[in-house]
Amino acid sequence: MVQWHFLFMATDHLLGSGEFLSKRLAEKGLRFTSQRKHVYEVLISQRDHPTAEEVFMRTKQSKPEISMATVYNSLDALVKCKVVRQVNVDRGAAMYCSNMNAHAHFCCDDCGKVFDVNLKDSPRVPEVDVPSDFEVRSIDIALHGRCSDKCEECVQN
Amino acid sequence: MVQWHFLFMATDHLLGSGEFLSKRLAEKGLRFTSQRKHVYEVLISQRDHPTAEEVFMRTKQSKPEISMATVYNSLDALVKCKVVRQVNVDRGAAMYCSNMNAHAHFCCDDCGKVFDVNLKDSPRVPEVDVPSDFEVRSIDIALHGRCSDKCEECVQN
DNA sequence: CTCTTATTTAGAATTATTCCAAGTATTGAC
DNA sequence: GTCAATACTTGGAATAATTCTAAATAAGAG
Repeated sequence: MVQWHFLFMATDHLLGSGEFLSKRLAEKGLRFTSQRKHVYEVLISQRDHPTAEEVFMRTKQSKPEISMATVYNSLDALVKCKVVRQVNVDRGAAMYCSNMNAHAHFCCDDCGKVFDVNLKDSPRVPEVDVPSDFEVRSIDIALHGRCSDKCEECVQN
Repeated sequence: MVQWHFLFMATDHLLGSGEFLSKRLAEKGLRFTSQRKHVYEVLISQRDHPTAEEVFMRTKQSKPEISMATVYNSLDALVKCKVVRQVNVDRGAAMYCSNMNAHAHFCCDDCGKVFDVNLKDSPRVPEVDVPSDFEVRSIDIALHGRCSDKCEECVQN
């Protein structure tokens, strides 16, 4: 089974830096800009779950002039053309995730950290009883609970 | 198969108004207060997905003195003792849901409405590859897409 | 290269949520 | 029931998160 992750990495290399993103943006009628490229690179270079604020700070390192409004705009564009995912696990800031494999998020209610967890089977739309005229485009699965015994931040609770 | 929903309704009746909630709160060391009771009744009497602000406005009808801070506190207490669920589908306000059956949420990206959708099978933790020392307490499934052709607010898009 | 129009920018505005300190009410013990 | 301990409530202020705005800029089609 070819994993989307590796397919993507391969394709990205073949196309050269930026062309993958450019193509995906174009498919949705969105423009390829320097800002969007930087934001995207920030997200793929560190595969955690930064908030818009964190993306802003990281992106400023390579593109100091970028503004917060543009970070939001870029994130929305990247989500729209499906190269990153938006993760909403709780009240408070949304997070962004560049892992586009089928996976779920585990959110620790004690320390707040979010982990990617693999799905043994991809979630299938037919398991969900959606009216026939609804169009399902994506599925987000979030688990809540408590993470590892060894977690420093959790131990205190 | 006994559905949790009906079990709950039956139990609630047997215990009398408020006693079900009181018991559940006590199990988590939380106090049963008039405010929490009103907020809970607001949520079970109209099974949609109100935000904290909407819960505030509805609750003021039966309890005009209630404050926003208390609505947040009450919602947190109700979520903690598992009589309502918090729903986070997007940036923006969290929503609250008193349907405690196993179900997912369908969020229409065009009109923003949220629908409960039944799961044909309950999601099983073993389908997810969680480290063995993680404790999974709940699973939230959110579908995104576009709702009915007949949706007034969607047609305009 | 030019035109059209999407995007970017800084900062203001708005929305959502949390914090605070003083008063009040619930609960458990007697 | 009374009392003490403390969790809860309150209004308002504070903070956090996100969206809006209007002018300047830049992408991309032709």
